[in-house]
Amino acid sequence: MSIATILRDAVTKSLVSLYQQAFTDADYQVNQTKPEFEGDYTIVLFSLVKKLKKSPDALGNELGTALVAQYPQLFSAYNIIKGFLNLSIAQVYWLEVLQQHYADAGYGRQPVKGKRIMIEYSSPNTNKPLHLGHLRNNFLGWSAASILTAAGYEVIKTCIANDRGIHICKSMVAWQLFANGATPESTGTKGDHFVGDYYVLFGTVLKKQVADMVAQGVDKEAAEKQAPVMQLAQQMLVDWEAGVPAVIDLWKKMNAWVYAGFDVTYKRIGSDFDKTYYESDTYLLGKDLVELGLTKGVFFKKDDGSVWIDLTTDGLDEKIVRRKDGTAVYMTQDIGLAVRKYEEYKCNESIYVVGNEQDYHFKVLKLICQKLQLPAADGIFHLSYGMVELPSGRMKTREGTVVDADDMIDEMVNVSRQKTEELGKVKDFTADELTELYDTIGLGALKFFLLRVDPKKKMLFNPDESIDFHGFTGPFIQYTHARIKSILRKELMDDTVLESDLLPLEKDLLVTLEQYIGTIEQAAAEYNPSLLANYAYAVAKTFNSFYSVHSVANAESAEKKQLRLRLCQMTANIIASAMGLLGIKVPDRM
RNA sequence: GGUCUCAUAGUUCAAUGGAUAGAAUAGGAGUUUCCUAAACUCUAGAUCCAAGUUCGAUUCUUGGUGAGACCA
Repeated sequence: MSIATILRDAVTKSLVSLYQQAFTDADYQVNQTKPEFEGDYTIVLFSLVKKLKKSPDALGNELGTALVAQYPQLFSAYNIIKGFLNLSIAQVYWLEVLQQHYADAGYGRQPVKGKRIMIEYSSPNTNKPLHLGHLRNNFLGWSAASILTAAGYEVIKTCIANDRGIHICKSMVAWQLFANGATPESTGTKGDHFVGDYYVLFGTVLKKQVADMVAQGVDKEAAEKQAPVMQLAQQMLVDWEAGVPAVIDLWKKMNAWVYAGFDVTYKRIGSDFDKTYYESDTYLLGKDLVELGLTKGVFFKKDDGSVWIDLTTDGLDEKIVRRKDGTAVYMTQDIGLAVRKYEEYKCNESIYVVGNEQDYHFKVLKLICQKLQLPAADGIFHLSYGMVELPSGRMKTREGTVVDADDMIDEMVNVSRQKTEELGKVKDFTADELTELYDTIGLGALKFFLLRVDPKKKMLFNPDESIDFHGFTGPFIQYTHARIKSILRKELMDDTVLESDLLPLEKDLLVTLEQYIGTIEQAAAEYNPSLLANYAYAVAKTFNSFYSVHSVANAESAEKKQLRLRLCQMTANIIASAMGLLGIKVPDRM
């Protein structure tokens, strides 16, 4: 348990015994004490003042006195300033934390909660390579899964491959028409990029055909439907659904190329899944649920035979769930998949890591599932994240402003190689060690850049300014870890019993380290990896301030040296652990 | 047109209704005979506008302005 939790317990108990009425920790606020005041944690008294009709000073004194008297191991002193009760945590408590946990690499991990959570992320289309937006999605999903695991949940990572539909047929048609049998192998191209090129080619050809038709007086919308390549794509979709062998073979072949490409990228960025669903397997799911909805009176049929749900009483629109020709819409598929997931894994919760452009879709999805009284319904949670934007706005495939994931990673790794070579600190590394280090730093910078921002918010990436390696960045934290490891390689720890007084910078560091548990809990509750990114940075920064003032190797006494070595050890462990939850490795040297 | 997001230093990001709104970067000034200067220290710089609720509002409510997304 973290001190913040222990403190709340103590305060609530003291309030109950002092004033003989019911209190919860929602009755008051606890903050970290601002550095300009004496103390570690602060109780904000105003809400209590109102409830108890006492003056802030009287209330603060009574509570402060009671706390120090009842919990001498916990609280050493208090002071009251303008309605804020500042509590000083006893030094023995901090020393105890250090003593118990400095060598504990699993510090922060929570006991098993007995709940199972499914998290779906990545979910690529199999017609083009991944871009920067996918990276944010992958990093978020992977990290959220790790954080939830650390918080004591059993986590199932899933991915849905959007492997069918008109967009897939487009790249297939273009390949058939223009490739002359070329393959990723024959052209030396990564499979996902290879297929993506034909998807782009389709768009180019379509545009030209449409322009020609418009020039001949055809209406633009009609032209887009009637253009020869589009006709071919539509026909291919029909053939695919009919299971025409030649089409299925081509589809399998091209998808296999894409998956081979994705595998390389996933391996590089460390994304993995316990289970992959394929839209080609699941797109027919949910059809029987339409019947169920009609029987239950949740859905209704219009005159043309299409089936709808009326959500106007919930402040939304009417939403179609089956077209008049009997075909399913995305919504229906998603309901079906939600049911299948639940049947297969019986998760308490099912998280979808999907961009905020689909907020409405998921609101409706959950609502329909609830109205159908599906057991999966209440567990549905849309982890909605903001788009990665360029200074010019959104990335657009057809405008060629998409930042390719593989290119981005390569560039980051290149920059990390350049900087490492400039500094020349690891000249004795083997070629393999260097390759690994460049990957660690380059990907660390990229992942940290994308994860440090609150997932809910859109974020900006400016391709003209390379991602930083100084300040609030991954490499800064990695560097701090490497420096600590360097100390630990040189100095020996023993089992001295610690009794010395903590200097301010030593205590600041320990206070920050102790907040790791609370940070994991909060990050898990909010599905928010950025809290851990901010935390890891705070730890590194606090350590660096300490390090620049106090020497470990030449400490004032043998006991101080041992104290600081343990601080170093615990800091290194927590940095490695917190960065690990973000999917970022930390090197021992850099 | 309807619904939903968002608006904080020059820039990119923080701040469960609480104390003098934090960082980073860019700018200015310093620190290396001593554990890795990818570091440290100091300095200057911001809550879109207007009402309201509150002891207290960047945070909550309403209206406006601006940007974006979704639904047709």
